[in-house]
Amino acid sequence: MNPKLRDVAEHAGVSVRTVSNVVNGFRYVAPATRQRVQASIDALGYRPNLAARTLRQGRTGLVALVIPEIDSPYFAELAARTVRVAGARGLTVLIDQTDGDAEREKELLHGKRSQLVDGVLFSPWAVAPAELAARTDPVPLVLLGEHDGTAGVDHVAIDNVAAAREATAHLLASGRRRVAALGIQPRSLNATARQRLAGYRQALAEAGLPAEPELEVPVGRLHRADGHAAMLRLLDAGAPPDAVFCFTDELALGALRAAADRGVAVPESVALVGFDDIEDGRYSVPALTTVSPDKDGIAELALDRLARQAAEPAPPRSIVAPHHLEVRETS
Amino acid sequence: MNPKLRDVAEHAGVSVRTVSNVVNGFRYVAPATRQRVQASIDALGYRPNLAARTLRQGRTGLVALVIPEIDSPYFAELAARTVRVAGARGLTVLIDQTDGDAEREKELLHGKRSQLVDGVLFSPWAVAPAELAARTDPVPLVLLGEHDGTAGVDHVAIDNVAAAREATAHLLASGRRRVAALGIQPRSLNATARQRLAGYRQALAEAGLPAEPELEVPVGRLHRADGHAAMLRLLDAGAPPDAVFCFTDELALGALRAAADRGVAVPESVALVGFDDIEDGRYSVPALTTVSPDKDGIAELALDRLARQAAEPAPPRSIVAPHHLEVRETS
DNA sequence: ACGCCAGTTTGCAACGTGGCATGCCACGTT
DNA sequence: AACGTGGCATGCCACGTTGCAAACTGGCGT
Repeated sequence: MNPKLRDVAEHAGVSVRTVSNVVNGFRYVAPATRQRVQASIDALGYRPNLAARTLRQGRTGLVALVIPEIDSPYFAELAARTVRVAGARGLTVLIDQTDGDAEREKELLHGKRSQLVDGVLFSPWAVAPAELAARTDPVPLVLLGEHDGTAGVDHVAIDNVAAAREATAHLLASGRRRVAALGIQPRSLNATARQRLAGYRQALAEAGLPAEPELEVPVGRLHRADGHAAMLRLLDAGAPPDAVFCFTDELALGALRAAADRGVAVPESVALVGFDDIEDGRYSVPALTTVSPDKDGIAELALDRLARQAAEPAPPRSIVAPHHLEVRETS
Repeated sequence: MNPKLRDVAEHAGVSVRTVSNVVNGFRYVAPATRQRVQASIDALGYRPNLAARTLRQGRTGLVALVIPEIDSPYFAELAARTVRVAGARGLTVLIDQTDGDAEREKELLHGKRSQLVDGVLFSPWAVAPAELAARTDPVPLVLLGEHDGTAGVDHVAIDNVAAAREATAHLLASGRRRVAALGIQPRSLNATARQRLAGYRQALAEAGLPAEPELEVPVGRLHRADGHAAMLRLLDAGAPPDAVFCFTDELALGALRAAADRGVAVPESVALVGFDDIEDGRYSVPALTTVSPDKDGIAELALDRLARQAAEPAPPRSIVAPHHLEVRETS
């Protein structure tokens, strides 16, 4: 059994309470006592029991990060940064993977981790706005990534519409005229794809170009395989595009691979822009032009909001994190 | 405040203990009682307090996964699988990121999460075998990935030496004669690189080729950037290799990019083999030949060992997970 | 009628910690 | 000499849960 306060107290010849005071850095402990107690702590290898502490003070020091997939590079990078930022604030991150499953998301939203964490950072995929509104769980929640019916919930995201518009405008500025949008999600409740599509259309409109349905390409999910398949279809169809705005870097990398499969030169014949600025895109051949969201910023802002909510009930806010267009070789 | 057992008990008109019995599926509860209690639970939205439960039973249902970096694709994929496998067993995974920092690893090894988790899956990077042997923390520990001085600790890994030998032999079998090994870590305590080097040398020896020092290429870390830089050096040096065995896929993807930068055709002029079978390698151009470790198997086996250790003290074992060579386009 | 048993329910205690209020002491002030 | 004050140490209790063992119930065999 691990040593407890009591053991340390006996060893040091003081009361349990005094040991507790030392452990918690309470002000009024005589230096000599403190030293003696500390020596006993070290000698016995005492470590506070987190369960007991949690039970007593009602806080766990844990934050849940709920994401569709850890092994999707964007989320992996976001998770890595979140863990780092949280660590600097004395918080530990618990990662929950939903696989984009609506049931799983619902569970987590309605308090599956309720008693275990002090806050939830939630990157929704399939969950409906109504579900969010119906939430009764008192644990602070911050949404990551865009969401439409901002149903009275904090959220942190970059301006997806503006970012998509910039990306598309960048392609148009280089003289491309048949710019496809790859990543439409017809049946998904996910707002991200919708907003990126909106930005794409805005850019076309601003350039005086009509939106052409056959250039708005749907996909199943947002992985390399989906980008690969969709790009093959696009290239094999009658009138291929001269540029493609992919809604994620993974899609773009799949598309890049598809271009290679068909012997289509990138960026000469088809330019590509991705979204997310994942590490892979820097080393692909050619390197991927992409929208780069400030992931550190997102993590910081989200944890700020959680802390604020934990301190006192605060009116929900939508917070916009910075982004920029990272121009590389595919455009 | 959340409702507690007591509130449910009052609502249902039974004792606290009976509610607890219902919650825990205790056998001897009359169907009628169970139903009534369940109704009260639902009505009040009761959820067990995990801190109290943990305090009482001494188990948390948490497992720590300690890895250098979440956003390194191999670890991301391993983490994703571990979370899934653990979830199926009713366990929650807590991810700790060490950034390969020896201090951080030491902390975690010596019980930083001691009171918070039931077990630790530890993928060491910088920590010395002596450190492992000196461990006194009673929490079950399983090492992931190879480690030399198996200092009385369970570990689960593929056979790195054999895998590296196969990869190198595969390159030699296609007629390559100047096969470089990219990923040596001169100053690292990390055993993985050492073992992969050993396998590489074995394969050379079996083919009757001498080990040439200038073909054994050191790197700082194992990322794309390191592979990129090392490959540039290799290509720019006097006698470039006709094949490169990279100790990780990330290194290989960086190397692939470097080959493109120098206009060197892959696999015509230089063949490449990686290690880890990360998703990116399937969609790179050309697609990466790689050693594919059974990541699901590793996660399963590691959690098996943790469970075994938790049940009773067991003599440490080294468990070998399967792997295979996945031949694609770079070789 | 009695005891026994399987089935069902219950009260008590304890897990290890921190909040609270209070006690104690030495010292300086009135 | 009595008093107040600030510094320090302590005991008691509650946080919400479950293990333990006892207690109650009704049916059944003797």
